[in-house]
Amino acid sequence: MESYIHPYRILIAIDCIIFGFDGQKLKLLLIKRNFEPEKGNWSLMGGFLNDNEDLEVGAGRVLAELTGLENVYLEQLKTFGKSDRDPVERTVSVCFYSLINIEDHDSQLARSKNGHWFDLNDLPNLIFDHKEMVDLALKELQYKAALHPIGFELMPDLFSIPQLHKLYEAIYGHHIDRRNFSRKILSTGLLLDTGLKNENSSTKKAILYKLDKAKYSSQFNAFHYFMNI
Amino acid sequence: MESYIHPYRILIAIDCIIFGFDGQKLKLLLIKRNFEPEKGNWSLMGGFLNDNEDLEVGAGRVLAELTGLENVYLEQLKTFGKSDRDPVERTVSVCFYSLINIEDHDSQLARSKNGHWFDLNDLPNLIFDHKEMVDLALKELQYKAALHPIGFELMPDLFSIPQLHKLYEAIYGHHIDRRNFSRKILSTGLLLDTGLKNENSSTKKAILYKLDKAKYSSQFNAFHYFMNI
DNA sequence: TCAAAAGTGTTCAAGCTACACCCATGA
DNA sequence: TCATGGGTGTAGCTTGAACACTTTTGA
Repeated sequence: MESYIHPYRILIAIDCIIFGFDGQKLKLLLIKRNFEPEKGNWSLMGGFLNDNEDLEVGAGRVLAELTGLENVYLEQLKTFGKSDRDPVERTVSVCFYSLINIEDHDSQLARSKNGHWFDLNDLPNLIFDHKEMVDLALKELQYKAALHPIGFELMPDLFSIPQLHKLYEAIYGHHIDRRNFSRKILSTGLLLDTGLKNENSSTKKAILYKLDKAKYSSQFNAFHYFMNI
Repeated sequence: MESYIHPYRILIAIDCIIFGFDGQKLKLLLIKRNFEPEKGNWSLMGGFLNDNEDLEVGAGRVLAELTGLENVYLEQLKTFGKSDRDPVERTVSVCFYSLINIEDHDSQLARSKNGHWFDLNDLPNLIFDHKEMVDLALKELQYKAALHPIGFELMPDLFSIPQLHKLYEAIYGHHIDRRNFSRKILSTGLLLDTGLKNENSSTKKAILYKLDKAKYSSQFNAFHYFMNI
């Protein structure tokens, strides 16, 4: 910082990449803009950073505005700052990504804000550089999920190992041996057998587990190589 | 982004964490501020983002102002945006970290800007939240260096395996078996034997290698588990 | 009773760990 | 000739990959 007599104060946007998992596919929550520019086109949920508002607080606010959720997994991804990225006025966007349990979010609120869930493999055109943001977020998710057990953030409170297996296949977009996967997950000791069985299954019912949250929190950073890609 | 009629335009700072390696210890390049606030105290090299200047370009400019170096390893780390992080005026800082070959930088230029290299284990007090930035950058370096072969960015053009070994021990701050390390490094196929020998060594002279830059570039992302921590 | 999904077991190869040993060099 | 640092080898264990088999359930 060279001097505080500096003329260039810039608009700071916050954009949120919101991941969800519906049991089969990895999903992204996008909004249809009802304001210019790019009115009627799809974009990430966003907002501007307010005066006296911490960056992370702003991101939480933007996320809650669309989903109603607070205290969910929310991480800073990257800041996008090409000088021409916004055609109206220069805007630097600090980008966050969030992993939510899709069952928990306020779907009425989301609809009221023109929110819509898209398959990650079937996204519409996005405004500005938002596609680039999404691509990076997916890479980061793949990266992180290989090192730390963050996949659980996308699951409902009760889940079976086959469900979790589907999630990881969705994240990485390729087949993962279910038997090796199962052993690996169970060996972490993060799952608690609830004694319940999955009722959805048409054939053999799968055991429902819940996450051992105390263990998850305390050992989160001890997992360096959670999953092989 | 809700509307472009938004009043809060904010100063955007760029701060650079500059890592170097002197053959023994991991180092950080800091500057002594000769301007207020915090005049006379140590800080990261920084500057403000200019109008019409891309973020990455700005970071490159800030780095070059102190080191004279261009086209070196420079990565965005995180954006720091607590509303009270700067006592004079709200400033959001986009933080970058850089790995440089300490031999290559313009030491006269650095000195002229009040730059000084510090041992990572023996840092002075830093202004604002710069200590937090440094701590995060080290964690990120440890993280990244475990997954990708970025350690080479800190080495001179010619280097021996024992030198590289010292670097990794400095990065992780603990002992690494030199024999296993050597085998692991050689097995990557990234090193080219130059036929030369290290002249510094007082006892047996070590083989000098250079990095196979073509292989390094093309296979960079193929290394997922470069090194066990 | 049969198909499909879920749980458990086994084998093999690769890679990592923890060592020991030998070689080259300058004092 | 000896201490020091550098290069190479090896045994054993762990881990992951690639498999097959059994069990449960609804149709």
